[in-house]
Amino acid sequence: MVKKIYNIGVEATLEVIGGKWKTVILCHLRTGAKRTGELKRLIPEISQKMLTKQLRELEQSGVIDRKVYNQIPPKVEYSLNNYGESLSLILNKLCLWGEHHVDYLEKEGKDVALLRRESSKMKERD
Amino acid sequence: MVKKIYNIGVEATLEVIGGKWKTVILCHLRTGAKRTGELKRLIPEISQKMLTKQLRELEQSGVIDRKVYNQIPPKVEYSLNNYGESLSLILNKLCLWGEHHVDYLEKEGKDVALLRRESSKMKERD
DNA sequence: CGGAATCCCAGAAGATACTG
DNA sequence: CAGTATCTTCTGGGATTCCG
Repeated sequence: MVKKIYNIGVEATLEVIGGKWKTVILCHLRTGAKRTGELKRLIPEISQKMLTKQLRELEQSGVIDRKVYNQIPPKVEYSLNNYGESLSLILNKLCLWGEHHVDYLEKEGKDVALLRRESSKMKERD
Repeated sequence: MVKKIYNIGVEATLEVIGGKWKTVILCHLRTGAKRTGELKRLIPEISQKMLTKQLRELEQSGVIDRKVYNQIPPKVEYSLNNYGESLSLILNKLCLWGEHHVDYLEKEGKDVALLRRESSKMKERD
């Protein structure tokens, strides 16, 4: 394998949390472990295929754990592991900025809506 | 236009800084205004077309300014504007995490290299 | 020098059906 | 319920060329 060269730190970060859905998935996992179906419900637009794929990649990057319960029907839970937790503050800030941005868009007269304000409760802490 | 619905704040954030190169571009602008050619040199793998496209989108999102100097040869400078500055802390943390991640990958025995440690000087501040 | 316009394709991503 | 497999669609983005 050829040497992987990053020109700036953030390029390495994007290799982990880049991609269409990874950051969204991680943000949801920030509030605790989730089953596949829960994630699917929290991210309605994602396809089964994409969800699985992105979860596998996050697992291989070493930021989430996959726990399989041997039972019928199957049950699989995903969660941020220790290393993934090191992203937690960033994820929270990304959520917060987005919430502010939605307010900004509304003031601009854009027709937007935000269903879930996950980070509101943490506003004071930052 | 249909109402844009976000399920979680970070989805709105990704609409601004998502895409293959936007975060990288913003990270470079974090250290000051840059000319098109400078950005091209700082991000060697990006194509002319993508650079222009992503810059236009960032401009339309309202986070960067584009300043055209009327001269021959042309000179155009891009910079974070006030609203874009509100992303600066996040961008810095994304860079920092990536720098740590490169160290992590090295310890894992991966063959990686990081050319530019832009955020090192800010480590103590955070 | 900065960038617009064209052509073109690998690979991203959707839909559907199937399995343990 | 979670995941795989297949097939298809489509678009992100590379390469190239031309313009003010």
